[in-house]
Amino acid sequence: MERRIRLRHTNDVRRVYEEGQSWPHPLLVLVARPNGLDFTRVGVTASRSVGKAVARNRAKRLLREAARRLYPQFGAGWDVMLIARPRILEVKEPQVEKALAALLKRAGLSM
RNA sequence: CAGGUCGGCCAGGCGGUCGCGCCUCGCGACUCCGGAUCCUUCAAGAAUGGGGCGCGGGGUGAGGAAAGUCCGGGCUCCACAGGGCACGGUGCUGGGUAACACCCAGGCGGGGUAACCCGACGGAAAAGGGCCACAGAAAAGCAGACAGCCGGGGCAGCCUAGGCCGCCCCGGUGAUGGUGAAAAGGUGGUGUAAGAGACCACCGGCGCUCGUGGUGACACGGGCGGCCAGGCAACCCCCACCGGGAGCAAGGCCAAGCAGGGGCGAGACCGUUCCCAUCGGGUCUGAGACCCGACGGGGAACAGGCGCGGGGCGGCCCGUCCCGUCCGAGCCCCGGGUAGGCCGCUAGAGGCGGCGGGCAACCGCCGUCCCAGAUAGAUGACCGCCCACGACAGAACCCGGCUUAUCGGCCGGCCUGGGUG
RNA sequence: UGGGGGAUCGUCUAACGGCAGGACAGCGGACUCUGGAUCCGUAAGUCGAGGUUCGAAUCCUCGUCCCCCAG
Repeated sequence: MERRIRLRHTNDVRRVYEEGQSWPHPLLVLVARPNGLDFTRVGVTASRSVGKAVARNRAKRLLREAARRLYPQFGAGWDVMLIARPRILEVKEPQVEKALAALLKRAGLSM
């Protein structure tokens, strides 16, 4: 996933958390907010509760891969945070992809 | 072959499709820097070059523990007259090392049939203090009589009048019992009223001393001595050695942005010079001016002294250096702004191979190789095949160790037992 | 990432190296018509594993978890 479309700065992330709307799923949580740009930015995160460093890296990789594959389906002009939950480690990538697609549909972000 | 023990190595592999970080090469009519030129300024702005971005090609990309952060160094910033006292660490000996709490070799002690493994392993005997609960008569320096044993005395009882037994008092005794983690050498004898290192023999241990071997820890042997000396220094302590403080969020640069306010705070010291007013004297015709002197008053400048305040010298004291002393050093509190980029950032006590030195850890020389540098953090997803199902686990300034976690596999040395030749 | 601190009944909090105590909450009982208050009784704990020591919550080592501070 290219860095240009990644959500990387603390202020941006905090703005999404404060002003955005969230949609939960057993594997992950999606938080989104319009950003006023003509493209969408995506950030991923995994907290201590997911596991140790290896587990957190694995969780973030799964989220990034799913977002990369589904990026063409994203509507333009959103800042999106994907938050990993512990059970994401139990599944393989396609299931994460399905979960993310379902969340996009519920949130009205997919086109 | 089985069991054991020690050491080394590996950490799923191969192929395909999509994807990521970094480096590098090429292309670009995009963009930023740069600035010749022009010019009062603003503005405009060529070339070489650099950065970014886009596209394409090539290379490269986590660990043995990357972990815990328990030690030791490098590096960076701060501080670097010195002395004393504290504080912390290490603790058999010799060596290795940049250094270490690590490693190697050796000694001593303990475990194992053995290979081999384990050990915070200086000093408790002479520097000193402290503690040793409960139990027990007594718990630490020439200790301690509860029962017991023995002697003497008194009283009462029995009987064959010599003893026996009971109670009480005085004394001896650390051999016996009991308590305890621990009761102040062991065995055998002499001795005695009963006993006791009281004495003797042997053994153990201790101190002094001599000799031999060893760099040394220490080992072996001889002589003398007193008869024997409890444990705990992961309690204080003593001895020897070592130790500045903080940490890459160190530290530096660029850009952007804001707003300051309040409180506390040490001499209104002394000295020198000058000025002003005051007083005294003198000169000039007078108001007054000028000159000389005086002490106290006010003001300015200056360097110094003492005092005071603050800071540094890791903590404290001495000492020392710096700053300040009312135009005020510094300290404290409240409030405001920033969350962007670049450097540090990876070539190093570096890996591999060879030769040489050393028992070894390791060291020296030569050759050769370049091996992550991210910044919400790069290795993933899917498919096929094989071994037969893949554990613990993710670099964040860099190294050397230690400790902890871990599915398994391969290789080698050695020991024990069995079989065969 | 680096630095610092801590862990004792369910909660809060004591304990020179010598039997782990107190308060609140809980449970049982008494008092009351019932509840509250009060009184009596009761159970429950040293984060885990080793070591030093006769003896460890305390001293030492390793591990686990939690909290705090750094631009």
